[in-house]
Amino acid sequence: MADTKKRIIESAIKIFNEDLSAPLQKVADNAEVTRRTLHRYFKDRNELVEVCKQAIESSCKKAMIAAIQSSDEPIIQLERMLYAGIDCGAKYSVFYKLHQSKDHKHTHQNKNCVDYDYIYNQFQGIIIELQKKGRVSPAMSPEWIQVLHSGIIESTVHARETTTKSFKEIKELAWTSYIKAIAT
Amino acid sequence: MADTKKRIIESAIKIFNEDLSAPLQKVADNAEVTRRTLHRYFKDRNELVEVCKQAIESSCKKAMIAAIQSSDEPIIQLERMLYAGIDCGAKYSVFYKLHQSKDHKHTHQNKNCVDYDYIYNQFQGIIIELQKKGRVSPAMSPEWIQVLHSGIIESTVHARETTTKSFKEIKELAWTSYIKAIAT
DNA sequence: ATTAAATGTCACACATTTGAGAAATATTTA
DNA sequence: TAAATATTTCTCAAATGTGTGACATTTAAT
Repeated sequence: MADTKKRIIESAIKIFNEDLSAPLQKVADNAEVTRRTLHRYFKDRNELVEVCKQAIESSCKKAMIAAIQSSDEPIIQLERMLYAGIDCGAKYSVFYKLHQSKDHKHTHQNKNCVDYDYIYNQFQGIIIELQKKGRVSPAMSPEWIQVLHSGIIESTVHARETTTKSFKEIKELAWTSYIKAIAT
Repeated sequence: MADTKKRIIESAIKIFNEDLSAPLQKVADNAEVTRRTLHRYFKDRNELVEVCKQAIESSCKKAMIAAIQSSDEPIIQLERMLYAGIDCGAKYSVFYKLHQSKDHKHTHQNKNCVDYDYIYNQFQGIIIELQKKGRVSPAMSPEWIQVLHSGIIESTVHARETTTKSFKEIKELAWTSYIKAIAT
């Protein structure tokens, strides 16, 4: 089944996110599959990690682009990008770090990077426009807002795991905090 | 030298923070020591991890308590707690997660937990007082502010690694964003 | 310069993880 | 039901990681 492959990838993302060197057995267990089966779908650990990265990037990108295109009001776009980020968030962290650091060479040959740049530029554009409109403080650089954005997402994901509040409530708190933080 | 031990711990914290199951060889390499030497200081992997946890907790706690005691103005206390958190931040993440989840039993027998509770309560107290004074929005629960606090810290640490701004600038941006986010 | 302590080198036994073959079993599809 | 496909089970060899002993080398202190 193509379903098995997907399940393995999902499991791998979950497990590796907690422990990048976790034994493949754990991934297999989580996917309720034999390690042998896992190896039929993925040549080796590297390949699996690589596929996870791509899966995440691709699904996050889609969500982000959808958020951007869902409106032409920058403030709405920003809000939806935050929510999209939160929804991807649980999967995000470790692989996100991999993208930043390590061996990753950011190049325009790389399709993923092109999309990444597209989203990054859109984000910057949204912020700059909101600054022009006087809704976002000019003291906050787009770069800072970018990392703040990620930080709020991480907080939200974390809050979801630890507090008793509903996911919806937390998301609203996140957006309120975020927009107030960067407002004029 | 006692210096070696410290270097190994610092390296372990750095490496394990990226990959909790990383081979000890990596830690040794990073500390510029042989694996053999590492084993002279630490019986086994477990012991090393345990020592790392304690080292972090202890140094963070000290910084936090110092921040709290450095003033009796809650707003100043909060600001200094944020800065203290940022300074600990780089070491924080993985071990922080370990504290929350896994096998950790939160108990009052445990000295660390007592201190943790103390800090947590102080933090809550500060927030509640600021809410009474009308400086912090009552819509924001102390629990949310707690995770937001961590999120801002993570952002700041992250920003430091990626942007060109000075650390001081980033810290100020962090505090400004934070206080605006939770303000009335 | 001599000693003591710290670190490195090499070698080893042992455990875990990895990747794959072969045959049995289960599941899907026609 | 029969054939095709996917998965499991069992097995094994290779690779990697772990902890330690014996001895050589470096470093610091007297």
